[in-house]
Amino acid sequence: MTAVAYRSVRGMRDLVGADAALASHVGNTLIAVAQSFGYEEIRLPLIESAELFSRGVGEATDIVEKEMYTLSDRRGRQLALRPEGTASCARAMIEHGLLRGQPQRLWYAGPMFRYERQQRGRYRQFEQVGVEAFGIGGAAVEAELVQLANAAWRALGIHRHVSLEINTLGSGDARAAYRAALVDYLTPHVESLDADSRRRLTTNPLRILDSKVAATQRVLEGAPQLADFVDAPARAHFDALRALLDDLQVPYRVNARLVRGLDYYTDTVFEWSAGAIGAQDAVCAGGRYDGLVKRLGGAATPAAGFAIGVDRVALLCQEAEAEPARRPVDAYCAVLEERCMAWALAATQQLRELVPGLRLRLHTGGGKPAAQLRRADESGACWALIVGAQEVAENRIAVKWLRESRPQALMRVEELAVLLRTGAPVPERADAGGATGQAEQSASAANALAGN
RNA sequence: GUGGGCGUAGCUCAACAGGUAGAGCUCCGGAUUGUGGAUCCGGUGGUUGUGGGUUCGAGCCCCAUCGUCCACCCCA
Repeated sequence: MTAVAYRSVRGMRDLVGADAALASHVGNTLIAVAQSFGYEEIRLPLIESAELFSRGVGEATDIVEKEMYTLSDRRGRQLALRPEGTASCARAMIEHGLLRGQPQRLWYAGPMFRYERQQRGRYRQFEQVGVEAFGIGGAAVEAELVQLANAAWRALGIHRHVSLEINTLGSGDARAAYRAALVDYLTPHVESLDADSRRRLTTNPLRILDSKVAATQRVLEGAPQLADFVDAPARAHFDALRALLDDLQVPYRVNARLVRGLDYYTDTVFEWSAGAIGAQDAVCAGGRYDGLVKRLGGAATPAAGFAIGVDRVALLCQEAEAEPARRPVDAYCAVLEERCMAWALAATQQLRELVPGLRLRLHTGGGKPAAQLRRADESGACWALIVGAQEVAENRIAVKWLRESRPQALMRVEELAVLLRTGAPVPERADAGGATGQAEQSASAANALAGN
């Protein structure tokens, strides 16, 4: 490898070509699905006060303890690059007084930052699309959130590659009581626990349940069950959610050990995972966080939401071979002689104005006709437009079909515009499963978003 | 933060037991003077990640460093 003077910073990456196209496809599709459920965009800053996260996400969480990018500004204020979106979202709701009237249903998209060791599916800057519903209690909105995520998987053609786990943490009080009971049980067994779990005994005991260390799991076999501490209303709430999911025929598994790593969750938590992408298999996680708004200084407000990891979903699309056909260009214009360039520049621009959304690339830099046609083919274009001295003399453009066998034609710009507007072939789409109507719809909505 | 694997052409990879680096793809040109995909021929392209060490001699061995991958951890 030749010595490169500058490289991207560790954990940060460039997405180029097909990777960039896939990431946008995933992001746009997720957004289109959120919008189809009536969720509205909220644009949030990348930088917040560090305290927002230590308060909101929790002082003892790994995110706050060791993964935050913190910085101080010129006045010494402690700031942080956002490690997640929910706390910002809640802060914005409180700050703008948006929780006084109707409930709010919001989506956001963008990069998050966590200082972690890089590995497949885990980068220090990563993309999330999140969905949050404020001011709505009850199981129905949680079922809607699950349904929304499920619709997203279908739209992307990866629904056969993800699985859903759900659990309930009970109310805040129940959780506190369980935490105390768990500590009481584990403390005599301290010697048998691994080092991490020992440390968590005082910082975040619930997370010990997640431990993969065999010895620790053995100790846990006799531990009190969170389910036994869940109070009757929370149990009824969870049962209601399960009934709704059953009716929707969304397959799921109840995992009593599922505990989110962020402190703000209460009652329902859920996580979609995809084993096909490796150890970092969580592609979407969320739940109810009724306590967060109050914790951040607002009025007690029920809320629920989730975030999807765009990078991981993109990875899964690759694994599942659910990548859309990449076709960055509709038409490619070859210019056979340099003296025709001014004419070609004008004609192609006229076409762009006559055909909204047309992606038309003009060949520059000369070269033989054969080489230019090869470029046209490689660009993925359906049509090659050819401009040479003859064409300019006749005030016409030669059109060659690259994807079907039809004789070449000679057309005026106006005729050509009609062809390019109406003759666009239906883009073939690899249907990775039973997703039919919905997938098509969402894909076209995503195209609309992308300005196609 | 911890452990392990791997860094050779733009990309994917070869190179025996240390003996002076090679292929496919890409790219450029030609066969085909204004018409793509196929085939054939030719060509460009390397301080072997970087720095040091051992050796007559290092892509190969040793040390350091950076990067990357996998796993732990954690999470989306």
